[in-house]
Amino acid sequence: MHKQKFSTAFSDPDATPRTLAEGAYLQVRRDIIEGRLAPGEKLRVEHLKDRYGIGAGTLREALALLLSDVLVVAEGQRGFHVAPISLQDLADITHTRVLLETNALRQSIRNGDVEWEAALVAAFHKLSNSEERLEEKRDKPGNMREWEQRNCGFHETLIAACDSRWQRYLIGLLYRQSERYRHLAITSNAMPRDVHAEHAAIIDAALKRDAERASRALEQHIRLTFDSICLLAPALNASQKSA
Amino acid sequence: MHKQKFSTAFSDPDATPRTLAEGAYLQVRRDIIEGRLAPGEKLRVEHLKDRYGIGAGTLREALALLLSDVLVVAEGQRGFHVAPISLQDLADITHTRVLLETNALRQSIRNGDVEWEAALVAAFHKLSNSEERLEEKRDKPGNMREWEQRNCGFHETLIAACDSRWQRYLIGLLYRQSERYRHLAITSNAMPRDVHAEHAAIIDAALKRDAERASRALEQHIRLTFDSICLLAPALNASQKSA
DNA sequence: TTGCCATAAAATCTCGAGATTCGTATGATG
DNA sequence: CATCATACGAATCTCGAGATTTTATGGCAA
Repeated sequence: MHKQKFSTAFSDPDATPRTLAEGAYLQVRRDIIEGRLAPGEKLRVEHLKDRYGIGAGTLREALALLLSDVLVVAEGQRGFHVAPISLQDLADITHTRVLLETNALRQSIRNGDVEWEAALVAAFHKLSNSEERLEEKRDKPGNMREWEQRNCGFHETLIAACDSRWQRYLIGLLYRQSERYRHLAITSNAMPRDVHAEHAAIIDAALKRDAERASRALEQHIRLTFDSICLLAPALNASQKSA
Repeated sequence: MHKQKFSTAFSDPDATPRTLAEGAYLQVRRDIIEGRLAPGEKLRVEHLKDRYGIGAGTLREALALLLSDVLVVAEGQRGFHVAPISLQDLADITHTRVLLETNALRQSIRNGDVEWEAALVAAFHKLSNSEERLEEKRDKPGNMREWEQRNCGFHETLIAACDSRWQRYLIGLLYRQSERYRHLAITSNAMPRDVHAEHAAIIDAALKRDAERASRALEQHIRLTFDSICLLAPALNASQKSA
């Protein structure tokens, strides 16, 4: 029981939502991460309930659920807003991710057995496959979504052998946050980075059980994501809605 | 604007709740942390709405809010439960707290100015004052609550000069979790530790800008909390309700 | 006695209407 | 002209009833 104590139904993308509120939660979350709901935008329940085809009370509950992910903020009698973004916030997220993920990766390398290695190789393979397809047809939206899912899976598998559930949970939280920034950056411009090589460096060191090299590679990988988004700072501010 | 982006109204104890849902959220949270709602217990909305004197829908929203703190877990069509506890979970929390708090403390010591020092001295003074009063009248419940608030304030002030909002937020999350364990331990038995001396060691090193010694003292402090609760493992399991 | 299915009870989930509060525009006043 | 007060409109918050699902009950057969 309690196979995964944290946000069981919420972070699992393939799990079919069992209630309307959960379904709306997943929809709104995707809309925020993928930028269809702009940072800082006011979320008027009376308008959105039509968009998502559910009652007002149910939508309120879905928005309350999104507070867990800090993708939505609420204030007293003033309703809900999409969480704002800023370069400073992204820098903070990056810094904290490095701290938590490198630590979890080191522990994962210490604890991981051959099963973990196999899962890691598999995740990397699927990610590489997506990257190839993405190279050909960049514009197709389904490809992008698939890549994001597999990128998430790869990073999850990296730290899967870390036995701290809390660290995995917090890392997931921060990953989703940076996912939002990455999406805003990607849609407005192409990345010149060789992400594949960065991933390859991480998995190579991990499989060789070189925890230090692996965590350095992971740190560089996260930092480069930050740097590449930094170049697009104007686009970031443009997408913000102060209302 | 956005003075504190995270859980603005929720973690602030002195802020008057502006809505019934927020009020119920604070009440339920306190009831969980202080053990009146047992770990693992099922939270039947239809029963609890009378206890807290609000409608069912409003209470549902309050419980959804509590998911952010991971003090409540929800599952599909099966309602809400108080988050379960376990020694393993506490060990995990302790480990993660050490990682985050020592890091934040080091940065806080680097960044903190004289204002920070003053706030720290003040927080320590108030905490010591509570400890003296607690020594005299241990049984009075108001004293205990006051001590907990000031203990929280002391730990918050320690890392207040850390400029990472996310780290402060995550630390707050974990602090509330361990607060629950500590409360369960305290009510069933007295601690033989000299908590005051531990706090004194931390603040002494912090004011002397000895980041290494301070973080070691803080780590020991957190670990000792874990150890002292470990001794009460039977009481922990006894309070759990598997239903 | 044990296992299983139908029935009943309880709880969750959902919705729409009503009460309260917030933001704004309009107009009065110093 | 600036400032304050008032009233209107819109959005939030709240509640109770109805629909759906889960869970418990009890009888029936092997």
